[in-house]
Amino acid sequence: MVTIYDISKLAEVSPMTVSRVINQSGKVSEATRAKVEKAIEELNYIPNASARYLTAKKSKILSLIITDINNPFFTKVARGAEDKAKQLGYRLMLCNSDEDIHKESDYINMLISTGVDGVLITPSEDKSKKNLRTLTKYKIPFILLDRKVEGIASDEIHGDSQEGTRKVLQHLIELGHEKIAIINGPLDVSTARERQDTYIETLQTHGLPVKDDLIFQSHYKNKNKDEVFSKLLSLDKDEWPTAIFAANNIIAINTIKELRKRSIRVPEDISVVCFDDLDPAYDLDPFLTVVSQPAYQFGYTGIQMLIDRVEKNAPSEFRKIVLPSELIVRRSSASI
Amino acid sequence: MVTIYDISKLAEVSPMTVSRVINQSGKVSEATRAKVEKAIEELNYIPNASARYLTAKKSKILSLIITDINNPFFTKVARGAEDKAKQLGYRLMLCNSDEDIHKESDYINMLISTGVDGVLITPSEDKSKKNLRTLTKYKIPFILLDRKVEGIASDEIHGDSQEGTRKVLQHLIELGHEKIAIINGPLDVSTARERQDTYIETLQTHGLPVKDDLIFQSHYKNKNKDEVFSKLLSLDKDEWPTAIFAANNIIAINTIKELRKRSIRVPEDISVVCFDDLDPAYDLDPFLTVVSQPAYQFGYTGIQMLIDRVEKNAPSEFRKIVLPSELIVRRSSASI
DNA sequence: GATATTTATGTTACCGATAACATTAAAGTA
DNA sequence: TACTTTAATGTTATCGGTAACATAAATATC
Repeated sequence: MVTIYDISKLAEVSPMTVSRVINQSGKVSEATRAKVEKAIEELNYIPNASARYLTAKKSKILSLIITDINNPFFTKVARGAEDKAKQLGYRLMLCNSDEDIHKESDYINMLISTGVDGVLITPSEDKSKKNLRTLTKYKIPFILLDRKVEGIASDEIHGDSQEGTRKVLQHLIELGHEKIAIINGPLDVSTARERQDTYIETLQTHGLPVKDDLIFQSHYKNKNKDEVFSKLLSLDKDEWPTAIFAANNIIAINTIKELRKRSIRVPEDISVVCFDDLDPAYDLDPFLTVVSQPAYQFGYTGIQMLIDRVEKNAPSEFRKIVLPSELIVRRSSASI
Repeated sequence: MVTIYDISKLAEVSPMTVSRVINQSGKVSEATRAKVEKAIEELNYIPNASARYLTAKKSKILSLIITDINNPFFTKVARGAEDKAKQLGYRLMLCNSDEDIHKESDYINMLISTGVDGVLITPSEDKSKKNLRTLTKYKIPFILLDRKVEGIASDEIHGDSQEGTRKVLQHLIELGHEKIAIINGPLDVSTARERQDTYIETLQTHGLPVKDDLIFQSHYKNKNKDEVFSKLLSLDKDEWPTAIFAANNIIAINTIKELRKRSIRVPEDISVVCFDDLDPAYDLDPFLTVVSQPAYQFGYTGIQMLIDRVEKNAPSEFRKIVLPSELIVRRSSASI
């Protein structure tokens, strides 16, 4: 390993002078600067981040914690985050909590241990509060992305669940649907709560009945489909929904798959709509009607906010950025 | 920040004893161990990774460098890598080189600076050699994933480009296609070279002519589509291919999109097949005929190999693992 | 020309953890 | 009982940088 001492020997100066050259701090004559730079080049010196961190307490590393790396929504978030971080001279550690509070906890400890300067996080659920408190304790700023957490005040960037839900439900109602089911994420995630509340509210506004047995609790990833479907299938014929609002893209995909398995056609027999768009490759055969959120911008702007906070350029009160969502009507929703 | 000294004061022992408790090294009496653990718990102590690294030269961090975080193939690789790393007590830094040699270079410097124990890398192209040499210079072991690099000997894990290409071309030939084009990745990527060589070889084996103007150079991500298409469209009617072999999934998707833009139907007018499967959500409407590679296992086994190397459990000669690919016939390929 | 100021460089101590060696107390052995 | 061994704990030095202070040489000021 090449160190600052190797450079100092080769350039015949003190290690401190080398440090000054590297950091462009203090006064260094042109002649010595040249000598040192030559030595650095020659030995292929790369500064040791750990040693630096130990004195400086700044790592120039940020982290993005997402809950599902296989969801194209989060992939786009990651891409935006990465671009912004790179642009402003930070490195990004990408962590995938998998909607699992324990994995999230492990990652947070790891990040503290590593000494990241800040964290952009999609908390897995309300219990994430404990993990976020740990960050606070270690004075590591964080921005909540996509989801809020009860009892945690912080900078936030997220979509407008209410507006989005309203748009997509109005779309269904305009198509003539009156029996609309919701297959939701877990209620200890803020977006799921908001979507459900707005679902109920919107139905009521339009004078439609809200039926408990058309409200299903599922999971934002790939779980307990069976339970939801056995409940759904046990409904009387005349109670069957004519449309399903899935709280995210993964749920929607799973729902359509399960329906088809049972020879129920979408959209002929039942319409399906959801939050969040799919992989761009889907443009090939645009099928699913969605409320799309600007995922890339979530990441891009989120990191910007985080860096503002890290570098203390942010106002002392917390900022909340709400990004608009857009209804994209495709073939999975049809009039009744 | 809580340090080992804070713990040592609270527990009334020396810092060294605290260190022993944390690392379960040396002898510590049950009574002191309990005292120390209580203090650690109480103060919520998290060891400082930088300080540790400085003496131990072991970070327990690995890195995975991929070339396209928006490609579901790599997302699955990442997932497999993450699972294995976590399972064996390592952390994973995910980097996205974006098929860009300079970004790759920056990331490698950053990883050296951070002191990662090893790197699982999909090199962006043959020029990556320089970057890989830097790793070698810093004695950081790496495993080549998916792609080889000329002049670099190392552990490798990749798919069988030849077998896969052969399978998918035979499939087309069996369907009666004789004019088969290839839209390839850049030839300074090993997989592209192998696919092209095998393309030529397979056509010849089957007594089919190999025509230069049916061989197109594109990019594994989202570039120079236009150039390829203007060339393709300038072909005489009777020279037109009846099938296109795209060297990866992204190229295939772009190809189909461009064809459709020009009202050319797939598969009625032209069949399209490719390497690598798409996002699992595509199962909804399985369209593209592909040669699928076990992406998850690329990551999973790749990290296993890397850790073997890092912990010096690997044989001194380099290992090459070749994973089989599988032809999945769907609707995008039809008989002529 | 003597003193004050600025510029360029060096020295020392420290960040938090641990390896290597040192010390003390307890247990085992002749 | 005296002496060796082992167990339990402590002390010191070090990893690679840098902040803070120190010093020497060059330049400016009166």
